[in-house]
Amino acid sequence: MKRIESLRRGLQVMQLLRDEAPLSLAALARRSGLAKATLLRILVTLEDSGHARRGLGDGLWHAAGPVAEETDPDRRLTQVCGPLLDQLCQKVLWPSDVGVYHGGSIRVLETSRRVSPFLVNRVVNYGIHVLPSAMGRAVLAWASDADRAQILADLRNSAEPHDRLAAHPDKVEELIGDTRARGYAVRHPGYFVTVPREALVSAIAVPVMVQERAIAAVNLSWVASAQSEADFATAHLERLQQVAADIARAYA
Amino acid sequence: MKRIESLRRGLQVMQLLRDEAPLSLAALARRSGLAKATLLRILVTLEDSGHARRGLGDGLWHAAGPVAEETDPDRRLTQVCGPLLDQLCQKVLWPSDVGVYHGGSIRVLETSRRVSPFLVNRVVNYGIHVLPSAMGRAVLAWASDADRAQILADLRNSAEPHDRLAAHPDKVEELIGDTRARGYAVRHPGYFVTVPREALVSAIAVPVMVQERAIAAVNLSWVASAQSEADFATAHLERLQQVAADIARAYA
DNA sequence: ACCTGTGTTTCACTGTGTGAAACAACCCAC
DNA sequence: GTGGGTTGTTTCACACAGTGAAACACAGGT
Repeated sequence: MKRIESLRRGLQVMQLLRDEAPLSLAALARRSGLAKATLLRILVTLEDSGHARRGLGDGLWHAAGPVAEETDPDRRLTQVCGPLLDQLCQKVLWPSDVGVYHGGSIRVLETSRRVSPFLVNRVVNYGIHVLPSAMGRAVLAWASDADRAQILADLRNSAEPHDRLAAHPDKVEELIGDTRARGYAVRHPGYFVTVPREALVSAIAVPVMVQERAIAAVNLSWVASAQSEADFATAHLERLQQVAADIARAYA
Repeated sequence: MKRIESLRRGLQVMQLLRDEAPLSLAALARRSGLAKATLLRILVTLEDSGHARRGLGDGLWHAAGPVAEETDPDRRLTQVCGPLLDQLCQKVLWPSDVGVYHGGSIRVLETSRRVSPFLVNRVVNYGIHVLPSAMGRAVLAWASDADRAQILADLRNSAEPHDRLAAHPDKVEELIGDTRARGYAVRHPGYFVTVPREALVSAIAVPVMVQERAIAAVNLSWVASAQSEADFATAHLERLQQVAADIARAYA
């Protein structure tokens, strides 16, 4: 009985992705021996059915199971938020990220920086600080009581200067109160994770709420000189909140 | 960007299999709208890469992940033993089954009866009794001490006449001793799970050993009038044990 | 004995997938 | 800045691979 060569190739690529995690198109072409054009068409086909996804941030190809059966929570979140971040960036033009709290800092799962026409900051930020960043503040402000206590406990154990504010409960309370009253979180004006000498970058963030818990945060960054925070918020906040809700729904 | 129609179809079939469990070729043809010939070639291609498997017993198509990542232990076992049972049946001609102990009886996971030219017994046996069946005896005789105690405890709670022997520890000990001494288990001559008036059917069975535990048993059945138990054992026992070892290796 | 359903095989056609090559964007080194 | 070497993307003509209809065999059931 004859086999379908085309399908065989596709499955072989799936296998390759499963084994050797994130791979660039060229790397895939080398390992599989297929022409790049062929490979690309295979990949987009796989992507359509949810068996592969392209990282917005790194541009690499990742393995992915159809969303329902993905077990690792972070990976599931990464998977569902990819297309939504992309879509948002198409409309707003400014880039945004999705981050989760983990062990004292915010980890960025996915970002649309590469898709954005503006080069806000190119460095991939690992370990964003909770208290001065927009995403961190959003997570903290809308966290459940237990989660918030855990986060603050973590931060008090930290030696980082940026986490030092956690020792002052009144200041933290005030920060949380302001944020909740405003409806969104803002980055501390003096906080630069990237190269210091850049143009001043602002950011707003909202939480991704699942079952009364803030499981993650989405932000939007822009260069402060282009637009005031108030203007930017009135222009894009609603859309950002919509995206957060979409992520939550797709994730749950 | 164009998609690969052929690959798309294949993935769609995969999805169908994932959703609606075991499906016949005709049923698949109806749901997918593809021609049966096309479908068959898709299925064998999927089978090659371990994404689908055809049940030897029911002839239906099942969903399957590549063996390594399958989580449910019974399903993994079913997957790996399929081809091996098939292969064995090609050489021995007589059919065989693989069964696991579960809650007081032996459940048949896979069988090569349909592949065998001899119609030994057509009824799919659910809930085979432990003490009079070859597979049950094999599992019991080579079980770990803890497992054996559990099995016997289960059986003593049963109301089934076939399980009554469990109340007599000396008889059970003797049965186990004989079986281990012989090196394989035999069916109790008077035990018929199928229609009673059939030609007399004999069976021998050996355990599938993984990490010192009997996780399952494989048997071979034949009509007693064709060959004596001794002759049959000398002819096929070695091969049967080889298959049991192969299953264990593939499973572990 | 019939019929309806299955799974399997064959076969001609055309539509589809293929890879080479040309292309554009990018990064890095010098 | 300028160039070489990446990378990802697109185009294109050709061959061949995949397709579905149909004819086939084999079962089970009434």
